[in-house]
Formats: sequence, C-alpha cells, structure tokens
Amino acid sequence: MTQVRVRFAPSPTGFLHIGGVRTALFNWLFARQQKGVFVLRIEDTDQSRSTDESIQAIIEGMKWVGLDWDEGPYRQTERMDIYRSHAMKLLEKGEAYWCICKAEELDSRRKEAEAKGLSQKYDGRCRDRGLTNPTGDAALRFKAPQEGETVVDDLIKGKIVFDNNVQDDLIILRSNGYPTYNFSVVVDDSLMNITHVVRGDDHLTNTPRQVPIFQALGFPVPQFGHLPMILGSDKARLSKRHGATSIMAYKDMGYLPDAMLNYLVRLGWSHRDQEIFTRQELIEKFSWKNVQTSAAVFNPEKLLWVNAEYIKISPPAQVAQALVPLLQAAGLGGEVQNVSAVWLVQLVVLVKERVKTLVEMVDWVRPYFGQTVTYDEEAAKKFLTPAIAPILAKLLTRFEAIPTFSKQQWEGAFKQLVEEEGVKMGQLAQPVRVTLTGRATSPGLFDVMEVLGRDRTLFRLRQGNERASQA
RNA sequence: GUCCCCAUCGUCUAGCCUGGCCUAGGACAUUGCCCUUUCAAGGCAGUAACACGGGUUCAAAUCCCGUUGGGGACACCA
Repeated sequence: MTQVRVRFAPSPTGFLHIGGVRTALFNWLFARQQKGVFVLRIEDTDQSRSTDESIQAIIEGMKWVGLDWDEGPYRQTERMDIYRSHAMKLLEKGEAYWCICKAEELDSRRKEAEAKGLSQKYDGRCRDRGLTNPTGDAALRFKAPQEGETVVDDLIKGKIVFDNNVQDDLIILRSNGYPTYNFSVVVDDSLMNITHVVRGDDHLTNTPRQVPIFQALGFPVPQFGHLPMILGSDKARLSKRHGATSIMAYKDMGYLPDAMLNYLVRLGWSHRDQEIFTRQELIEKFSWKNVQTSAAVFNPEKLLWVNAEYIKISPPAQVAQALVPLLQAAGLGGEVQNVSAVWLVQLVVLVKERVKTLVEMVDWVRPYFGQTVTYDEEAAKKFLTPAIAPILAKLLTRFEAIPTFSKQQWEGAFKQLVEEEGVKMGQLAQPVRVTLTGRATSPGLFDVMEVLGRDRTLFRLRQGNERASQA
C-alpha cells in the first residue's frame, strides 16, 4: 500500500474562504485517518493577483482552525524552472506546440463563436504549423487528444465520461513564460506524489484536461475527488454578499475553531444522525462514501447553534482562553489582567449556557469586572423602587450576619426573607439582580453572588439599596 | 450555445449502492406546552419533504429512461 498523500492548494488572491477551509478539512481528515501526508501548496502563478498578505492570511487561517500540514507551504513561483523544463519535454515529444495567436485575437474569435452559438474552443490553427519561438513571446499549447474519451472515476461522484473531441488545446506556458494553472497543478501533483486530488466541484471539468497531461508527461494519474460547492441562501455560489466568508471573520465574531470545522464538515458529509463530533471521531468516521454529491446551502443559523454547543461542551478553560482576546478588543484588557485564570474560568461557566458566540459572552460577562456596576436605566427604574428598599436593607443585614459566603446558606436566608415578607420570589429577585449586575437578566442569582464574592455582593447590594431609597 | 454535475421537510441530512422493515428518521429554524427568580439551557409535542412523467417489478424514495429545475466549466484566472 502506497502512502496517501493529499494537498490543499489555494491561490493567494484574498483571505482564506470558508469553502477553502472545508476543502482543506476533507483532505486533512483523509490524511490523518490514513496516516498519510497533508501538503500545503500555494498556487501563485498569477502574478497580478497573488499577494504575500494573502499567503499570510491562508497560513493564519489554517493555524487558527488547527489544520496542520506536514509539508510546505510550497510556492509555485519558486518552482518555475521545474514547470518550464517539463513543458519543454512535452514540446520535444511533440505533445505541445508553439502558438502565436495573440490574446486579443483569441478573445474576439471566442466572442464571435459565442455570438454564432458555436463551440468556443481554440480552433487549433497553430497546431500543425511547426512553429518555433525565436522572439520568446509565443505561448506553448498542449496537444490535447481529440479522439476517444477520458474516464474519471471520482471518489465522490463515481464514474464520469468526457468526450475528448470537446477538449481544447490549452495553453500550458504563457507568452511571458509562466505556466498556467492546469499545467502547474499536474506537474506539482506528480512531483509531490499526490495520490488523491480532492478539490471543489468547480474543478470537475478541469480533470479531463489534466488527465492527458499526466499521461503525456509519463506520470501516474492520481485519484480524483470533487467536493460539492457551498451555496448562499439564494442557491448561488457563496460570496460576500451572503455574509462573511473569510474564516478569520468568524474568529472575530466569536466562533470557536472546532465549531467551524464541525459545521463545515457536516455541510456535505454525515454519519447517521450525529451532529457533534470530536476531531478524533471525525478522523475515525470519515469516509468518501458519506460525502454528499449535491451542493449545500450555507446556513448561518445552524452554525450559530453548533457554536453554542461548543461553548457549552468545550473545556471552560479553553473557552476562557479564546475569550481573552475578545475581552481585550472590547476594552476590558486592564480588568482581565487583574483577575485570576481560575476566576475567569468560573465566569465562563457562569454564562456559557446562555450565549451563542464569544462576542455575546463578552457582553454577558462585563458586569462581573470591577467593584461597582453600571445600571441599565430602564431596569433600575423598574426594579429599584422605594417600596423595595426596606426589604433590600433587611436582606443586606441577614447576609452580613453570615460571615462567609455559602450558596446554600445565602439562598436559605433569601428564601426565608421572601416568606416572611409575604412577597413573591420574583419581587425580590429582580431588584437584587439589578443591584448585582445592573441588568434585568442574568444567570442564577446565587451563582452570580458566588462569582462576585461576598464583599462585592454586599457592596453592590448597599449601592443598590441607596439608589432604591432615593428613587 | 457546448460539455459536465446535481435533485428527500424552508435549510443541513438519514434512507438509495445491496428495492419490501418508510405511515420517510434526525438536526437547525419555527409554533405550543412543561420547568422557572430573569434570560437562557433543558424536556415534551406540533407544522413541514421523496421535483415531474414514463417504465422495470408482486413491490420503487431506492433501479432504468425522459422532462423540468438548479449548479459548474468552456481564459495567456486559479
């Protein structure tokens, strides 16, 4: 059994797209399951569109979601000599030819053909002219077979048959000497011994173009697998107008990397009725057989739910760690420095059941920093009334009488007072909630007190009582 | 226009390969109820789908053909 070698080969023309992450994920899962090798290759042969910032963005994104690669990142622009020498081999073998048709001419001929409703493929006018390239500005075309058929046995879609007579003689070296995509991928996939080429559905029709090049070069043809596309809610290919598509944008919006991967893998793959998978489970259970053949609509609502699940089930310490940068971004950097890691974890536990993103968590957690609390005016007006002040004062006295905080004891004292005063639980609970958190909604009161600690609880109770009596 | 892919609730999907167990299962969203000190979470229940038309068969969501619809590709982009 030869070792499985797969790759993720993005072109650095922007941020790392969530569709790209999904493609990388399927490759990565297969590599890890098969104890194979996962290669990262940057396809930057288009000089006008590739940028170094994009390369950094890809690396940053891959690292954030934790898809680690074993080889690379390779950069195609560092391998130019390799492509050229292989192109020359094809020329020598008579499998390629120089073409002096100008780009503009080809363009207008294509448009003409389109208008007449004819085939848009290259008419092959330079094919048998035996041209040389003395001025160095000709393009090199591959002599694509025009008879028979090319059969691809796709890992996901099964057997697909293409007629060779529709295939174009595609350009493999541009007039500027740079290789084109369909040529450089073939050379790289061959030289990097890629055994399984798994990429997006949009590359499906590139496959019958590439297969003959593998063969002409004398390389074995790898297995292919084409992942269905991700669509927006209008069933059009997912793009910016459907919302955020950059993986790092989701980091900023408070999503956990594991949640992103879990959602993305379920978009096109399934294992019975299971929704939530650990990475290890994914590696074990992944199978091409269970990859969907049809495109999937990206559903932000479900992503949100998956994220909420991960906030609940992930180790709180891990969530706390992911939360810190967002707290800093929200201007709570100073406060975070003054608290212990243990307390921060406690805080996460306090609110994790009630939020769907880390950004929401930042908001929920805000009242627990600092000595005093800022009231939501509407809540204060509604609950911190003169009528409640005397009861609040009694509660304060009873709490003060208990020397150390104990959830059971404080809750007992609270309930006893409620009974004695003949009020409903909520009549006292809401005012207390506002005194402690400044808001009308919060986690359970006694959990809040525990996180606040005895001193701050009493302090805020006094503060609230003052406000109530003056109202 | 040519070539290719695809088709189960609004969405992600199970089932399809190896027809009967499907009165089509789960999840998100949505509606109602329960729990409840608020907000969530949780629990229970409900609405909701085999695109259409022909075959094959005792039997079709499942196999075959066609139609329709959606998507992709047809660059000196990747």
